[in-house]
Amino acid sequence: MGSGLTIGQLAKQGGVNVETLRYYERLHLLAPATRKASGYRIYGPTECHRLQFIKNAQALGFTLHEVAEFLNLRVESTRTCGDVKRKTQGKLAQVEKKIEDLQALAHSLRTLIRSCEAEKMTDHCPI
Amino acid sequence: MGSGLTIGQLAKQGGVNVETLRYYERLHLLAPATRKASGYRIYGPTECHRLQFIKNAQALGFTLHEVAEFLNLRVESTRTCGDVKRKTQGKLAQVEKKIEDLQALAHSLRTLIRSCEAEKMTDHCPI
DNA sequence: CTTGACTCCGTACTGCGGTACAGGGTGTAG
DNA sequence: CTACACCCTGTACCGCAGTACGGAGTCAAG
Repeated sequence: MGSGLTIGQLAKQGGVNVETLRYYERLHLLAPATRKASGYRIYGPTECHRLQFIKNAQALGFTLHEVAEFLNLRVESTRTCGDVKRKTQGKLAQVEKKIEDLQALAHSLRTLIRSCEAEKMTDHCPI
Repeated sequence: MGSGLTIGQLAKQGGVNVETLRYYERLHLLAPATRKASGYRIYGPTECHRLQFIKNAQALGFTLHEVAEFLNLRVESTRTCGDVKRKTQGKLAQVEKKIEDLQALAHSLRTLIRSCEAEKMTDHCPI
């Protein structure tokens, strides 16, 4: 057991499914460091990190394709922080717009609720 | 030609695909007001409105299933105003949670951008 | 040595939100 | 009357992000 996790151990540790890890491998997102003679996947600490990275980026609203791009940026060159920044700014703009729209929607819903209270309206939902 | 759009006209006007309109009909989201003798769908202004509603709600991150719920609120709303209110409050809570999540996301993205500016190098992208 | 949990690979399926035919019928302009 | 664009139904397919499953091999405890 010295060093290296099996796929099941990494899955449990990362809170994902075993199948998901194999799926990520098919997408070239996360490959085991090595294999045992039996063919069993063995993941090192780098891979655990990488899985964490994937999960975090995904939680931030990036698609797996975008995550792959991020990971490739890191692999390709040392100086591409500007690229990451540019992409992230794009995402941020999207997110900010969505927040605005949702706030407008929330406002409409509150209005709707108030007019329900006023027992007047029937069919003018202002979305 | 007096009043009423064919499916192709509504599609163009609403910026969607003809197939998408038929798909919405299968989901009981948007049905034509009537049909010609030939079977051609004829959509009235109410349906145009409804399509707009669907598109807007969808752009705000609601699934088509949720959109259907909204639309049902409107249909039922002639009588059961208390019900409408309750459901709308539920939706509002959802929307508010979504806003919170997105704000957290935006915050993370801004942090990421700032640390990119701090030129920490690619290796420690803190996603 | 056997049992049971774990792993392998490949393929198929899920739900979502459409999109793309195929094989017909319709509507209208020239 | 003939083109040609449009419409009908039905079914199959797409990408995404997984999830499930079958049949076989492997590992560790008892």
